[in-house]
Amino acid sequence: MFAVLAEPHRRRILDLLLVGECSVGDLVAALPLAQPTVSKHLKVLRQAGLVAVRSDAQRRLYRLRPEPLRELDEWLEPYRAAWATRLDALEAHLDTMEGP
Amino acid sequence: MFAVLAEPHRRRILDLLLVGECSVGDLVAALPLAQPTVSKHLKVLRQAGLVAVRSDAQRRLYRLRPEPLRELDEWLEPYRAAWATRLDALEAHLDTMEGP
DNA sequence: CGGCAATATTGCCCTATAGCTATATATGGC
DNA sequence: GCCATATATAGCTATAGGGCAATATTGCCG
Repeated sequence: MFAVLAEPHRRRILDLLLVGECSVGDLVAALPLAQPTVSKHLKVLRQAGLVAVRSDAQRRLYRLRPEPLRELDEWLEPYRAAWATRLDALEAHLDTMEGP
Repeated sequence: MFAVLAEPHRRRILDLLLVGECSVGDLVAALPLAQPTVSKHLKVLRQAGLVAVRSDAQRRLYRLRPEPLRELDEWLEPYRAAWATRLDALEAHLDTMEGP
């Protein structure tokens, strides 16, 4: 999941789909990539369950499926707890006390 | 940030640091990796601001700095909104209506 | 059925990076 | 100062994967 999202163009695609359904052509137009490259990214996103496809004549309309991102949210949970305890500021202070 | 977290061993390191401070040796013992490899990952984590170091004699004690993960949390925000609207179930249903 | 439009697949190159060994750089104890 | 311990850096290899052009596939329309 992290690996899938590590690709900036794929995150951009998700951003675009956040607004609404897009055809492959729409995405190609919005990205600095060749069509086959976009199709490849879409395949990865499909396999990760992050997008779903629908056929409209020759076009394929992709839409967002945010559910798998819950996994990310859950992974974050313990860290959220960690930064909630405002020890960060204290730790930053301690760091400055470690002169070179 | 996503790229940094895409590496499973690095996430494992963060998990270990979530419990508490660790020396490099501790981490090497806990991971199926050679010491230089662990040091390399720690360097990446340091540059991402996800860990901080402290010297204790020859040892370097690493601890977690969860703050940069807020960035991830913020990125998730709009998607969280998307899955909160329980359209997911509906969309899944629509998908099944697209028989091959 | 022939042709066109939209997308997917294939095959290729090329770079980024995770892993290793070998070596360098501290730091403490004798 | 010298050896041992702990970590970092350098240099190398191998592989994963992102990019493209070329081709196959799919579905519409005349």
